[in-house]
Amino acid sequence: MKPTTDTGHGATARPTLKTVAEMAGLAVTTVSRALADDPKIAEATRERVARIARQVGYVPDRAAQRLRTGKTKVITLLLDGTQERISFGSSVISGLTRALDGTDYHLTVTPHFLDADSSETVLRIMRNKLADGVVFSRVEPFDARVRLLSERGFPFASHGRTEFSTPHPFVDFDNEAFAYMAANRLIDAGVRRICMIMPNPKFTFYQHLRYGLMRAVREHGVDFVIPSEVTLDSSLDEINAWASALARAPGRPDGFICPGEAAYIALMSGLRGAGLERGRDFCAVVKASSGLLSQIEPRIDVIYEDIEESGYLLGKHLLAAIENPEAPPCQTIQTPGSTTLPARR
Amino acid sequence: MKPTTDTGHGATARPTLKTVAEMAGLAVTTVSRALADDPKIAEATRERVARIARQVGYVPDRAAQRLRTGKTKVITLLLDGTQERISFGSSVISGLTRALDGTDYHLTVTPHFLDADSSETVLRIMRNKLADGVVFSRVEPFDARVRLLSERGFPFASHGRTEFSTPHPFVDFDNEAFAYMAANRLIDAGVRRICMIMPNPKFTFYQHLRYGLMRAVREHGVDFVIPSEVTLDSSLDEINAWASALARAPGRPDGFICPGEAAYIALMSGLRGAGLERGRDFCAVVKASSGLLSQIEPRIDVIYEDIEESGYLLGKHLLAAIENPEAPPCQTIQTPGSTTLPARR
DNA sequence: CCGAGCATTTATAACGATACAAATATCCGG
DNA sequence: CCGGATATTTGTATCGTTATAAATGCTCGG
Repeated sequence: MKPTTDTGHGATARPTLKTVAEMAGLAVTTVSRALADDPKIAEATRERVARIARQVGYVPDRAAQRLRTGKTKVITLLLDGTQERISFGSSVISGLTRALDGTDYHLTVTPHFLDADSSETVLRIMRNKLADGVVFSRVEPFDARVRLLSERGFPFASHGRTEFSTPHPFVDFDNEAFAYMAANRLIDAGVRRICMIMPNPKFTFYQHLRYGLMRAVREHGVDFVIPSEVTLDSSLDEINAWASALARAPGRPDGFICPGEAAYIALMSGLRGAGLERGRDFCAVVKASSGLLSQIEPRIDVIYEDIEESGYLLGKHLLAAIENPEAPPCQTIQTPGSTTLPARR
Repeated sequence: MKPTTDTGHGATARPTLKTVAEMAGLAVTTVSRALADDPKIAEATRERVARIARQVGYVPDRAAQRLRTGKTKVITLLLDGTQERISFGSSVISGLTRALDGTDYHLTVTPHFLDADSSETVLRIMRNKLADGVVFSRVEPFDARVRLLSERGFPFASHGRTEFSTPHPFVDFDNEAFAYMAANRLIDAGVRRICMIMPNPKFTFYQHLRYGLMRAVREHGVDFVIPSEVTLDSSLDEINAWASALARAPGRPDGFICPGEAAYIALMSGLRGAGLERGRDFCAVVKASSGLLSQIEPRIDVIYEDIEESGYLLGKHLLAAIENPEAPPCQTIQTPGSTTLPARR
C-alpha cells in the first residue's frame, strides 16, 4: 500500500485527480473527463471512476479549477451598511443561500459602508475576477453599477429596477401597487390627509411609491404630504423627533404609509409620545418583512414583502444569467398581495 | 507597442507577473520576490518593480496564489438560520468586515439551517480547504466543532466559551454578570419573583445566565422561576401565547429578565394582551443589541451587548490565530457595563 | 590575474485542473 | 487479412504564482 502524505493538520492528504487516476489505472485526463460525464468516455469507465471518486471522497480543488477555467464559482452580495435594520441582510443571504444550494457556487459578502462607493467595489470585482456574478440592492434609475456591469457583460441581478433601455435581471417589489393599495386602505378608513415616509429620492422605488400614492390620491381627491425632513434612512431618533413635532403641527395627517418596519416603529413612538393614538387620531399601513411588528401591534395593517424570497429569486435569476448570457434576462416583480406573514421554518 | 489581449468582457486583460516582468526587463521570479519585499532583491529593483506594478494596476491572482501556497485568504462565517432576528447576522458580518478591512482576506458566509449539522460544514471546510479560518456562534460546553477544529489545529474563533481544557480564541458576552446585574436591578425595584427566559440548555451561556441569576437570588432571598415551555429560540407567537397564559396563572412573576430583544417584544405583547402593564404589574430588564427597543419603550431598562464589536473582535482574534498559531489564543469577555446604546454611524 | 565570497538575478518545477491534439484499441466490410 | 471508420484513451501545454536550486556578475585579497 502506498503511504499517504500528511497535511500537517492531522488529516490525510486530500485526494486529487491523480489519486483517483492511479487507483483506476487511468490517465488524469480520462478521470477528469469521466467525472465531467463526457460521452466520449465509455459509460462503464465513467461509472467506475465515479465510484472510486466517491469512495475516496474526491472533491475538485476550487483554486485549480478557477485558475484553469477562469470561473470563480462565487457570487458576491454587496451588502449596504445602512439597510441592515430588521434583518434585511440576513434574509437576502438566507434566500441567496437557498438558491445556491445544490450548485457549487459559494456566496461571499462585501458590505460597503456609507463612505465607500459601491461602483469601486464592482470595478474591483470585475477587474480582479473575484466572482462570476454580483447581487446588490438600492438601485437608482440610472445606476452606475448597472451601467458598468451591463457594458462589460458581467452577470448580475439587482434588487430594484432601472430605467436603462437594455434589460437586465432584477427582482423588485411592486412598490407602486403597495402605495396604491395602502392609500386605498387608508381612504376606505376615512383618512383625509395621507403622509408617506419616503426613501431617498435618488432610488428608483421612490418614484414607484410616489406614483402609487398619487394615483390613489387623484382618484379619491384626498390630501397628502411627503415629508422632506426624514427618509427611511433617517435615524430612528430623527424620525421619532420629527413625528413628535408633526403631531403638534397644524393640519397634521390622519393617515400614514410607512414602507419600512423600523421607521414605522420610530414614527409610532414619536406620535404616541406626543399623545396621539392609532385608531383614534390616525391610521397606518406598513410594509413589513418580519413578524416583529404584528407582535408589537397585533392589529396593525401590514402589507408583506418577502425578502427571503427576493434573495432566492435574485440567486436564481443570476445563475440563469451566468449559465446562458444570451437568453433574455429573468425579471420578477413581487406583488404585495398577501397581507399575512407566510409560515416560517 | 505590444497589443493587449481582450477578456471578452470589453476590458483589457489584467496584468500578471509576466506583464510586469516584461515591462521591467526582469524574470517573473524576480518580480514575484521583489513584490514580496525580499531583501535578497536589490532595494532599487524592488522600488522600480513596485512602481511599475502600481502603474499597470497589478493585483495578484487569488486562485493562483491559493493553488500554489495553499492559503485561501478566506474567512468563513457559519451563520445560524435561527438567530437571524434583529440583525444579529448583519452585525457580526459588519464587525468581521471591519476587522478584515485592509487585509487581503475575504469573508464568505455559509448559513446552516436547522436540519443541517454544522459539524458537517466544518469538516467540509477543513477537508476541502475552503477557508483559512472559521467563525461561529451558539457554542456548547463541549462543542463538537470546537473539538474537531482544535484537534486538527485549524484556526477558528467562537462567539461563546467552551469547557474544554485546551484554550482557544473566543469572544463572549459576560452573561453571568448580565443576569446578576439584571436581577439586582429588579430586586432593587422591589420585585419578589423573577422570571428569566432562557436559551436552549445545551448552550454554554445557559449556565452563565443561570449562575448570575442564582447568585443574585441567593444573596437577596427572592423567588425565581425558569420557564421550561419557551426558550429564546421559540417562535414569537409561542412566547406571546405562553406569556398570556403566565399572566393569568397564580403566583405569576413580577419581574422579567429577557436576554433577547425579539423575545422580549413577544413577551411584553403577551403580558399586555392579558391586561398587565409594565411598571404597574411587573418590571423587566432586557438585553438588547439595537436601538429598536428603546423606540418602542423609551423607558425600558436595557443592558446593551455590542454584537458589531463582537464580530470585530472575532475577526481580530482569528487573524491573530492564523498569523501565529503558536501564540496563546486571544480571548475577550465583553462586559455588560454600558447601559446606553453607543452612537451609531 | 585567479578563485573565494558575496550580492543579485534567473531557470525549473510544481500546485490541480482542463482544452486540445494526438495516439491507440476495436470493429466492420470487402 | 487489410484499410478505414469509430470508439476510447492518453500526452502535452497551460492558467499565475512561488519554493528551490542554480547561475550570473562583481569585488577583493593573495
